[in-house]
Amino acid sequence: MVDVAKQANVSVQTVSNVLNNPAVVNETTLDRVSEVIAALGYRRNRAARSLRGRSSHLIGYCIQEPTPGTVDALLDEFVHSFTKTASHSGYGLLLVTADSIEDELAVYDELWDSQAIDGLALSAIERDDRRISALRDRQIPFVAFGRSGVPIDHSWVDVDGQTGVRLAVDHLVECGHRRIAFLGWLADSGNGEDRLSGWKLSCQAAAIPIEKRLMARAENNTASAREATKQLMQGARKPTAIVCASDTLAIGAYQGLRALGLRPGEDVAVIGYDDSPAAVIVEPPLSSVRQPVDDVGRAVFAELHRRLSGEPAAQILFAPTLVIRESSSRLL
Amino acid sequence: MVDVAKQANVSVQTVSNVLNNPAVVNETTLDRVSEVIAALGYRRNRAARSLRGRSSHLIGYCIQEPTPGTVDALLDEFVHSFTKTASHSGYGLLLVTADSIEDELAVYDELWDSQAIDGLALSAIERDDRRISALRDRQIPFVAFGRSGVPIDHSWVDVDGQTGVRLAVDHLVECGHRRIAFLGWLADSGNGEDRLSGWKLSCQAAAIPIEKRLMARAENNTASAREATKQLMQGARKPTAIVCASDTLAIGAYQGLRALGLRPGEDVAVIGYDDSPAAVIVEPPLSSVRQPVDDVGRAVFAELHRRLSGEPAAQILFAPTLVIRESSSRLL
DNA sequence: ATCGGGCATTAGATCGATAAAATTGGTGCG
DNA sequence: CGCACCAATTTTATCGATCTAATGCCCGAT
Repeated sequence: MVDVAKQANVSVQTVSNVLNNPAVVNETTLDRVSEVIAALGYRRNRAARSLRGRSSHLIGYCIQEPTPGTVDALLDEFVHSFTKTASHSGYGLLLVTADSIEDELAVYDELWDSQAIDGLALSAIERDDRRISALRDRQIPFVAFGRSGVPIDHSWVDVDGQTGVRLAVDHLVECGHRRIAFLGWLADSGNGEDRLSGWKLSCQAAAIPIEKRLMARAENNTASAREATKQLMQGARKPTAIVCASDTLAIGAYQGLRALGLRPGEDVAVIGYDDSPAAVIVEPPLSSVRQPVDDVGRAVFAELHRRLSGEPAAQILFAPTLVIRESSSRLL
Repeated sequence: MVDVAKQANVSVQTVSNVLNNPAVVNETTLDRVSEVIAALGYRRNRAARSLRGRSSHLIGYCIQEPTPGTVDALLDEFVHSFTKTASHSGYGLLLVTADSIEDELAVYDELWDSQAIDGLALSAIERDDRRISALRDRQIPFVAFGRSGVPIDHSWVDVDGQTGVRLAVDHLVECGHRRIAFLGWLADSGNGEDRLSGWKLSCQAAAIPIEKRLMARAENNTASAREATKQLMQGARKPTAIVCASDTLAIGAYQGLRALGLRPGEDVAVIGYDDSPAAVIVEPPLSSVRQPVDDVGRAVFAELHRRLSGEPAAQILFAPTLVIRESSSRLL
């Protein structure tokens, strides 16, 4: 900055003003300084700005360990979209990892206390997520991708799972299905209950009685979903369609059906959730509920930006769409 | 730091010494200061350290846009492993995105000139990768995951693709196969030629004549691989096995075989590369060459750390392993 | 009693930027 | 002519840590 100032025959502060507060600088001076800045290829030192401005312009984000047996790559898209949006506003994404929730919170503490980050983005929110209240207590600004059940007013962005499943069930009803099962996550995971509720609502709307037999639960891996599907297909009055809470579950359902000699998409319709890359490569191609992840990424950053400007917490809910492929398009 | 110093009845510099150079501090003082640090929960300000120390302790990494029609999630694992390793040494990962190579280099320039990063990790290296020479010219420390063909001495970590394919081909030979095809990427992508060479070598070693007919090329998506596979299976003396340069190609091969009424794993053996999450969810489960991505992530950081300490560039080559599943285990 | 030498600690300068206060030079008006 | 006022710019202080050089102190040797 000293070099630029010398070359342009002004003080360092004027150079700073050119960059931060151009309105107060005389137009002639502005042009002259700007030219010198360009000519010298001058770039402001981030550390110095952070130190003086008490803001690192960095957002923290903790990546999950890749889970074996899972194909949902939703968060990759989210990270990409978020990072891209953030960089347009001069913010960067600081990536960290953690082995457990305790560890994660400790890492956040470290980053916050050392002023390494201005705020946090959270994902993979659970129903009773401890991070929410912990971060609120520490007064660390954050925005969550996903809703928790924690009764604390905070920023979140989410995609309406109820609507997503309703799209799927309604579509199946239109295809003539009357016995539609729902394969969700284990109840004690406390997650995805809104997706389950979408199934119930759409069944009611179509005047289909809700049977517990048609409601299955599994862990989010293909092996568990395969077994759950086998269970589901036992006894009389079997389902003719299965709506799943994730593509991983749906692919497990494929396997379960095949193990029983049934053809997914032909004998039993299957619909997944998340529209992961795997959905288009399985046979038959899997219908799936698509979340507008790009929009979510943008919204999460926008909301965080708002929070950092001192504005109050807001909540944003996006609507998913249904991508229909061969696994569900056959008419009964 | 001033608060800690006051409370412990020492100067600020002594506190700094306790943290950076404990050897010079008297043991009694050390304990007393350490206790105060713990009691106050004091953490050093990152920006100030960066400014004074001329080092941000941040590594830049550019994430690719998720490619549709692709299932290889190799880089996720890499990022995770790298981030984890880096944080143990007090380094963080600064994530950025770019729309093109030019953009990517511009972003790197920006980060480097503003002293936001100490160095870079690169991945998805191409044969004639422009980034290598550009970064060398700018004197930005970097380590590449993958080898390029650029004749510049620089740090890289890679997994031996030739060995990987040889493992696959040798395994097929052991199962009795004599007509083994290789499905690679397009020649002008300039990538994966070492994998191709592994096929040639193993064929020679098994006294199998190398036929151009058995060498197919496709873009890295399932649609392209499907067509290439159909071509491959035309005419007399068809292959009984296909080794692919990626799991995406292998899954495309599955589709191509099925389109011709052939059963992958039964009529024609298929082996993929990368052991992506998709490999275990397809039917039949896909044999695949597994890269030790965790090791690679650790090695890339270790090497970068070495470089930042002023040591000369080194190269590290890991050996892959073969994960045998049902797609290739049938004996002829 | 004095002095050199080693150890522990401290004072002062510095990294590069920015906010706040002070200065300069020109205008308008009574 | 003098004073208030405004715009443009500069000066000064500051963010929090770390490096360098200087200081104080105790010990044994002269």
